[in-house]
Amino acid sequence: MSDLLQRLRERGWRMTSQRRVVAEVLDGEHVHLTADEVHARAARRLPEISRATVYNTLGELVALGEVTEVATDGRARRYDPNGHRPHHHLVCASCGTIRDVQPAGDPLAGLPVEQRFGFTVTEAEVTYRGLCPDCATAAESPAAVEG
Amino acid sequence: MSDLLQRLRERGWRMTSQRRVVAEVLDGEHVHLTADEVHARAARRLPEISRATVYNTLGELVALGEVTEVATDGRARRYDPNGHRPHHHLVCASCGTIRDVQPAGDPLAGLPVEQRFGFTVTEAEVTYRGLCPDCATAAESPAAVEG
DNA sequence: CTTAATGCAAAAGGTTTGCAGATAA
DNA sequence: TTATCTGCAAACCTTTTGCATTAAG
Repeated sequence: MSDLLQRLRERGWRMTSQRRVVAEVLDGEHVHLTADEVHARAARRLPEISRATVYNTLGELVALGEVTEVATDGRARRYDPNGHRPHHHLVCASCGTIRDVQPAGDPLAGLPVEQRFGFTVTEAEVTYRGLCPDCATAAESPAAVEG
Repeated sequence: MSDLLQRLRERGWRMTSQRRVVAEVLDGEHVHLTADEVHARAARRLPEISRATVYNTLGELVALGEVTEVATDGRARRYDPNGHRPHHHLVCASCGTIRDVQPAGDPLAGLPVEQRFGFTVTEAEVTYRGLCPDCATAAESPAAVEG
């Protein structure tokens, strides 16, 4: 919970029941949902909400900078409700879980100027990959997974 | 050019004219193409090659670790022919161009253990974002862009 | 009251799949 | 010869769009 709704209201965002529900879903659980998952959760509270509206709303939140699109290797984009503060991602190569982690030091410093090819670099985003505790345990004793 | 074909042969990959062309396209230009772009370039040399085969082939190269899927914010996945050696990406926020850059130092060191949530972290991938020289120039004198 | 958001349904990408025929080893 | 790959076309999934209706401010 981080008062996403309040921030949106302060910014003069026109509020509707659909938008409120979408914002609540995002603000409630700080996991990284796909548009479809957002729609499913939103529909629990507001059954008539349409996918189009969820897509529109997510797009606007991204444009406002309140939510970030996370590019994953899978098919569907995921939405990160923590868009208003810089952070990096820790993703499990096995189950796809994503956790936010805090930057330690400035990653921009890691790219020497002569490696920038004339680019004006403004931000750096780090994705750490590995196995989450559950998947790591499963990998050690594969028998426990299958049967 | 980095002898992708040779590496594939050594690994016992069944070679066909379609696969050869796909591998040559990837190995030839070290840019990051979409599956459709790979298909278009491959079709110049082998007109009857199908999209399905290109998709299948790219999927196999990814499975072999010779090519990496680059997660972008756009719709289509891009394929990085530099999969056999670690590197990071420099992407232009305006035109989407991607360049490979070399890691400077170990980014893994940037994530303190107490921030790992029990994950077994094996790799870190940095995406630097900014503007490429062309887009930066265009941004300074917008009139020059529109007309 | 006016402007903007919603829902529907259809369409537009991008990617995957089943299967008959072709081909590398 | 035989296991594997290819091409086709249709299916699938995610996302976008046009337009009439509805609702916020």
